[in-house]
Parts: sequence; structure tokens; C-alpha cells
Amino acid sequence: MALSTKYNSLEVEDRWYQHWMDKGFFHAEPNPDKEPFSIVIPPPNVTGVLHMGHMLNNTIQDVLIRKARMEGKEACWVPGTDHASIATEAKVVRMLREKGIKKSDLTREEFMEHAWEWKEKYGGIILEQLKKLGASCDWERTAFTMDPDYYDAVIKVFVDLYRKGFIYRGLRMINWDCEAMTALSNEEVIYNENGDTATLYSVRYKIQESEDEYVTIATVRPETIMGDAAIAVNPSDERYKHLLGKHAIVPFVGRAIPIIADSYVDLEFGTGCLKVTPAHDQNDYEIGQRHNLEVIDTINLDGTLNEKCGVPAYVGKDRFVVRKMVIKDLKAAGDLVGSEDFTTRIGRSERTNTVVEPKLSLQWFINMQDISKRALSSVVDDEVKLHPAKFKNTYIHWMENVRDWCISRQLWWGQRIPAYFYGDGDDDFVVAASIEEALELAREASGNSSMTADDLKQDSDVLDTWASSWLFPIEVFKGFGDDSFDKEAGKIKAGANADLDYFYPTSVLVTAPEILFFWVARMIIAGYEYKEEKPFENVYLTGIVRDKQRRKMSKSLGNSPDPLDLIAQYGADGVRTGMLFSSPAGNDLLFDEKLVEQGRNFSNKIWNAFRLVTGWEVAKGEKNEENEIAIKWFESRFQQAFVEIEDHFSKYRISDALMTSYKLVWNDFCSWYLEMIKPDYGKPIDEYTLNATIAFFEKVLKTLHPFMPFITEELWHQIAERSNDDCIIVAEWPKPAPFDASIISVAEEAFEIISAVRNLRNEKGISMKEALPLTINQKGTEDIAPFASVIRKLSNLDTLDFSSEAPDNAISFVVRTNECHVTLAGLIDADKEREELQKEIEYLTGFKNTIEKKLSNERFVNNAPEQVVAMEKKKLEDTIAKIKSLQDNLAKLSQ
RNA sequence: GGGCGCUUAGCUCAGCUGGUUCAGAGCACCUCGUUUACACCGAGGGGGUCGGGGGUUCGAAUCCCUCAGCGCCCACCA
Repeated sequence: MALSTKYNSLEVEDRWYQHWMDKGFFHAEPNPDKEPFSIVIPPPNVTGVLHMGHMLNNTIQDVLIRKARMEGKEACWVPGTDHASIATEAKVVRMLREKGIKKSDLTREEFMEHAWEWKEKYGGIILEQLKKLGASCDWERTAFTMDPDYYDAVIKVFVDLYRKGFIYRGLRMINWDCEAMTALSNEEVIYNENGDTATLYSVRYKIQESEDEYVTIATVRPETIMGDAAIAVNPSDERYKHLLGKHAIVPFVGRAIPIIADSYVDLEFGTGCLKVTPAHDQNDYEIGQRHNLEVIDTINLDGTLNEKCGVPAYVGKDRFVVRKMVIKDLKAAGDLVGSEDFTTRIGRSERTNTVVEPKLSLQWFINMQDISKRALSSVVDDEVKLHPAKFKNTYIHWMENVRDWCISRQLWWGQRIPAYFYGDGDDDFVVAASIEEALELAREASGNSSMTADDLKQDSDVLDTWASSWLFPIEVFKGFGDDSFDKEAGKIKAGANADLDYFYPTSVLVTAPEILFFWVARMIIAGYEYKEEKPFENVYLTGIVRDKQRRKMSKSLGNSPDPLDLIAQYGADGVRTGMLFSSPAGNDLLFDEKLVEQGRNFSNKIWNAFRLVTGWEVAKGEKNEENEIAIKWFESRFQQAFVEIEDHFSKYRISDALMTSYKLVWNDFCSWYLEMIKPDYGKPIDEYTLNATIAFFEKVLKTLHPFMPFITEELWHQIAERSNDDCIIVAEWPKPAPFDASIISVAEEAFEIISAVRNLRNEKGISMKEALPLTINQKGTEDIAPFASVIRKLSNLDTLDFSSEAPDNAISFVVRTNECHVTLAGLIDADKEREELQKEIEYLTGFKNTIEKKLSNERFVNNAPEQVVAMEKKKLEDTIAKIKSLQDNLAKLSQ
């Protein structure tokens, strides 16, 4: 045989991918004659590289899109990338720093130039990598969240939401880096793994209403004392009840602050008294909100104290210097009651490692209360279906307690907030899509008609990345284009955008549960707000790819294989199936190279089945009648499995669909069917059987194609003469058809007999080469005689008799209701056989007793459904018959 | 602290509304095999009182209660 015994993926994959591209099979256009099926990719970070998570996620999407394409749908998978403001900006800053350039030395324009340059250089690498995996994306539609049209869409939406009253400015505690003089996102704040040791100081404050009474608080930040606005105790704390409503005197500044009750305060911690400093702590700020406390901001942007602290000696000094001074001064005044070390978590800047300072600042928010209502009900009512459904609860809980969304980020890489300030006041701004419109509005608002564009200062912040990617399912189809977006109505017009009208809502979204709220929920919100329709019908939530020890795969741990290496080594098909073998929706995938190996082995199995089928001589015009039963059987068996596969797909049980296909191919097709029809060595195969077999092979290849696109395409073209256009990628997906269930069950019975004979050989050490005589006494209702030739061939029998006469000196066994006897003159150890038969009879008698007991239980017979009772009766009959058979055999042996 | 979920063979997981096919699959493991598609293989085999306890029922892996362990999300300790 000329063909290698190993399937060579390297020789095949790039060739077919290029061919599919050349033929435009991935591209989709609105087509009224076809049903649309669309997926938008969760856009990876534009500067990212492919990791195992992407591999899993995109394999699933490709499986779904390829199946839909074969089903004759207009299948459109839109790829794209996300500008990922925080991650990308951090990368660019790091790159510049390595070149000796500080971000603070650059203008915004200069920085953006560098960022775009970086994006051009590294952006899209990940999309090229996806091609190696076989991803059949419509590359002509590749989108980027900072494309000009996309940028405009984001700005339009901001303006629109502002106009509709959903956007407002509000105070929020942000993380401030005093050294870099910049705000940090939560992701840029790092905490020490094991926590940090800090000193907790106990400080006493004099009670104003009393001569010599004090209240003692505990704090790690004594330098913020001057910003205190209250002292809080837990409302149920008996120790301090008498102090409620009284006032304490802040040391140094002598200001009287109220003593209030708030359940936030932990009775157990410190002294149970909390000093409340709304300007310098998130929780204190919230307490301040509840109790209407004054916000006294005593710290400058650079971390030094300002004059609001009220102590001239501290002004202009660094917060940590002041801390030491304060302690010294408290000690001197006798107000420092004690100090102890304890472990806490201190946030530090990822960039400068300085301790992060919580800082109040004005940020932009979207009021989520009303805008999100529809997105909640759509999931509750299964308009949008989550797979697996267990995420529904989580989603609902989150949406019912939705918080306003802070959409401003103190970065440069991203869509700049279209708010323009014309004065110094916090409210002296207008929101507009362009500076021209802004100027017009500003002149109006200020009453100053001579104002020029130079008088306007645009907000320096950009929008949260999610505030652009939440539009993804709409904007990849250019839904916010001038012709389709109605600015007045704040809605997208129907009938104005063919792509959107056809492909939206998309069919399914495949993504990770971590971003269910960040991204999925918000897309649903935006979908209803702008398109008045959900963005997708189904959401398939994948798991996290972990290593064998359940650790998340990550660059820093170095526990992630390089996906491209894996593909080179095991083939894309092998990697795809390997990943899918054990990844039910919502479950983490514990990656093990063994899985990919299994996938590779599967490719090889298919390859060798192909070699077998195409390697025979053909007896033209002939038909071997003996194979008819095998052909009939596999026809039905295929249909049965196919129905199961379809069912799995319909429930998004991708792993199960694959496993069913895998077993169908390996067990049913290769181990049973091909062995049944395989001609004797050197003999030709009859044309009729070969044609039927090739037809089966092609059907099998089709069902495998979504999982294993490359090998199936290759074999599709090798197994028959086909034109370049006749590709499996666009071949017709098999259709469910009725099948003969009885032939399957009879075959199973025959297979059991074959296995039993093989087992007997194993036990007795009889070689497969040695032909055996078998007598079967059928006592069941099904006739297995049609499978006689199959049984004879696959268990290598020289004679097979169906007879009620049990031969002497035979080894006997019962398969279901068939008494089987293998005559083995001279090879039988009668004592041993007797012993084994005896054992079997004992076991069956016990089994019989339990059934009888059950049937004699009146309550069972009266309450259980008839069917169940009948079943038990049948079971009893069969068991009795079986025992009888075995006893007969025992008698024969005794002779 | 609030919410959600999980616990079935050595591993990863199926087991829908309690009762034919209810104790399963794949991998791993063990035995045998240099058969003429494939050792990236073939044939056969072993293995679980369905986390513990209690309850409902004629009957529970499946429903209820409880205990234990694990995981995730959100909010976080002054």
C-alpha cells in the first residue's frame, strides 16, 4: 500500500484552508433564500496572542458555524479584535518605558501615535493564529473596536444616552497613584499575596458633652484624622449606646464630630469604634453618604497634605511623613492609647509600587436601573437562553441588584469622552459628537456667542472598553451608520441596513462566564435599547482551561502549552477534538496533552479506515449477498447515532455530540462494520458492498466535518473524484431518517455472542486462528439467524448450528436467552466447568429470589404501573429459563 | 458577609419529570495478541454500598431535611 500508515496533518491543513478562502466559502451575504446563522466572535485583545482559552472557545464557534453552513444556512462568523484600553495601554507604556520614554513626557497625540503603531505591528496576530485552528470566519468582515465607524458608534451612543438622561457625572472613589499622578483601574492595583503587616493605632477622642470621657478608635491611617467627619459604632453595640448623638473632638483641629450608629461597623474589630473619613476611604465615603457627612479632602494629588488638614506643620508634607508626625504628636498629647501589628491588604500601584491612595473624583456613569429591565426579563423568560441554564440564577441575581456603571477611565487609548468644558465649574460642559456641535451648544449654554473652539476643553478620559464592546453585535454590521441610526429617536431603523436586518439577532454567543456581566449582560441591554431586539438567541458559556492540577493556565505559571506547537504536532483536527472530548458547557477543561493525543489517534484511525476501504481490488458488477445484513445494520445504526448527535447539538452538548460521533466511527464503523464486510486477505471486494461502504464513509465524514474540518475535506476529495467546488465544507449535512430499531437490537445480541466466544478463547487460551464449532439454542423472541454469517466470521467458527440439541462435552454459556455451546473435545476441564456453572446458578438463584420477593409484595403490585410489573415478571421468567439451561448443561457435563 | 453551584469507577464527566435500556461513557489500568487498515492498533477483563446521616415512597443516584468537603461570582476587614 503506497499510503503512509500515519495521517500527515502538516501536508493537508494549510492547503485546504487556502482553498476554502480562495473559494470564498467563509463569506456570507444576506440571502433571502437561506436561513441566516450568525455568530460574533468575542473579540480578543488586539495585541493578544492565542492561548488555550481562545482555542477552546473558537473551536466551539467553528463547530457550530460549520454545521450550520452544511445545513444550508447562510453562516456568518464575524471576527474582530478589541482595543482593550487598559491592557493595551499598559503594554504600550511598558514598551515605551523600555525605550526610555515616559508617558508623562508625551502629549496625548504623541502617545496615541505610538499606540497605533504598536497596534499595527502586533494587532491581528491572534486572528492569523485562528486560521491555523481552522476557524472559518468571514474575514472580509473583520472588525476592530477602534475602527473609525466603530469609534463614531461609541460616541453616538454616549451622546444619545446622555441626551436620554441615562448618563450622569458622579463622585466615586478611585485608585490614585500619587507618584505617577494618575488614576488606576482596579486591575492595575496589586495586593501582596500574603497580605501586609500594618500597625493599628488606638487613638482617644474627647467627648464634647462630658468633662473627662473619651472614646477610643482604631486606625491604620492616623494622618487622615484631620479629615474625620464622624465616629461610628455598631447600632447594637451596648458599650457605646450612651454616646450616640454626642460629639467627639478631633485631636489637633479641635473640630466636634458626631457619634453615629452604622451597621457597617464590626463590633469585634479594634475597639468597635470607627473614625469616618469620607474623603479617604471607600467605605467611609458610603457611610458619609448615608449620614450626610462633610467630605474633607486633606490630601493633594501628589500625596502631600493640604491646608484643609488645618495643621500648618503638616501642610505640604508627604502622607507617610505626616503619619509619623501625627503619631509623635498624639503620643505627646497622651492621646495615643496603644498600637498593635495586624495583617491586612495594602493596594499598590502596578506601575510605581506606591501605596494607592483612595481618591474621590468626578466620573461618568450610566444609570442602569431602567435601561437594564428588558435585559433581565429576556433571560428570565428564556428569550435569551443560557447554556448551561445554571447561569440563569447568577445572571438574574446580578441584574436585580444592578449598580450604576462607571464608564470613564483615566487613560488615553480608547474612545475619548465627548464632553466639552467651557467654564471652570463642574457643570459647565456640553456633550456632543463633534467639536462644532459642542461649540454651538456651549455658546447657547453659556450665553457667550463669541466663544471659539479653543475655549472648549474636552474631557481627558476615555470610555471603559466594555462601553464599546457592548455594541459589538450591532456595529460589526455597521448598525450605527448614518443611514441606519436614527439620532432623533435614538434607535436603529428597521429596513435601513440589510446586513443587520438579516444577521441580527445573532444565533449564538460563545464566551466565558467571567464576562457574563461585563459583556454579555451589557450587549443584551444595548441590543434592546438600540435595536429593540436581543443580540443573540443563545449564550454558550465555556469553562476555563486549567492544567491537571486545576491551576488556571497562565503565562506567569508557564503551564500553558503553545497552541501553535500543539497544532503542528497533533494536527488542528487532533487539537480540536482533544479539547472537546471533555468540555461540557460551563465546566472547566482540565487540559492534558493526552487528550490531544487521543484526538490525533482518532485522525489516524479515520485515515487508516480510508486506506482500508480504498485499498481493495474491486470485483466489478458483483454483489456479495452475505454483506447485505451488515449494510442494513450500519444504515440503521448510523441513523440512530445521528439522531442522538442532532439531539446533543440542539442542546449545545458539543462534547457529547463529538463522543457519539467518535464511538460511531471507532466502534460501529471500524470495529464492527468494516470487519464484517472486509474480504479475506488478497480477495477483492464486490462492487456493491464497496459502493455502500464509500457512501457510509462519506456520511461519516460529513458528521465529523464540524469537528475535524481538515482531514474530512482531504478524504472527501480522495475517496472519490470531485471537482474543486465540490467541498465537504459546503456539502449537505445528513438528514435524520427513520431506522430499523429491531435490526440494531438483534445485532447487539449477535455481538454479545461474538464477544462471549472471543472471551472464551481468551480464558482458555485458544488462538483466534483456530476455528471453533458453535451451537446456539435460541429461546428468545428475536431471531439472530440473519447474523449467522457475521457471527461465524467475527468469532472465526468452522460450523455454526442453530439447534435445540445440546452437544456433549461442550463449554456452555448463556447470552441473554441464547444457550451457546462450544464443543471442545479434550480441552475441557469438567470439574472446573462444573464449578463455574454452579457459581452462575447460585448467583442467578439469588437474583430470582429478589424478583420473587418484589412480586409478592402486594403494595408493589398494586401501586406500581402495569408496565413495571410486567417487566419484573418477564425478568423473572428469563431468569428461571436461564437457570434451567445452566442446570441442563451441568447435567450434560456430569455424564 | 451576600448569592449561586458542585460532590456518581483511578481521572474527566453523562444520568431529563423517582420504576424496562439504572448504575453508564471516554481515558487510564490489567491480561492476551509480531492476523494481511491502523501498536497513534486489535480482542477480552476488572473496577463504584452514586460525599455522610435522616426522611417521603411499594420503590430514590434521582424528591425533602441535615452535616461535611469543594468551587465560582459579588462586596470586603478600619
